[in-house]
Amino acid sequence: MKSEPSVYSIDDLKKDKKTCWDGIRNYQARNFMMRDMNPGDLAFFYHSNCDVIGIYGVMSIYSKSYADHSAFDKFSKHYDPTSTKEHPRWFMVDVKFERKLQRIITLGSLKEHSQKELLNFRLLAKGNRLSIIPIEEKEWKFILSLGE
DNA sequence: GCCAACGTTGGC
DNA sequence: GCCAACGTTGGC
Repeated sequence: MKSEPSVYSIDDLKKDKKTCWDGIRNYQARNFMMRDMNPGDLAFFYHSNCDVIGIYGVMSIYSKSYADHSAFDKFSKHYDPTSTKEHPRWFMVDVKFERKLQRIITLGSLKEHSQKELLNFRLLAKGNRLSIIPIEEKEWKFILSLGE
């Protein structure tokens, strides 16, 4: 799960302990949260659009998806008048801080394995812009081994 | 700041 | 349903 650290960083999550992953306005990313995420699942926290791009830590999902209330808020950057409380368009999950990785796994170091262990990892696919990406268990374990 | 890649919108 | 125009993402 990606976030721009200038907006919300791994250290923000560490401080908050928990947060709701609001503001997702892409159907594929939303569908991953709605269909595939369950309490107890783990996720990597990825910093995008910053000096050192990469995976910084691990968090866990601790709620099923539910309506993203920032879509109802006229003063929110993520306000969407087409999403109503009766028929919400956008959803989010709650996440909990687990830990920071001992070493940041930079995008560059992930790319070093794009021809082998991470051949099908969607983060590395050409043109990928999805802010929430599914990951295979094998990929997860391999990436963790790079960071700890 | 640039720009490739992508998603969405809306006219037809 | 098609597709041009536009807006956004995100690495560099």
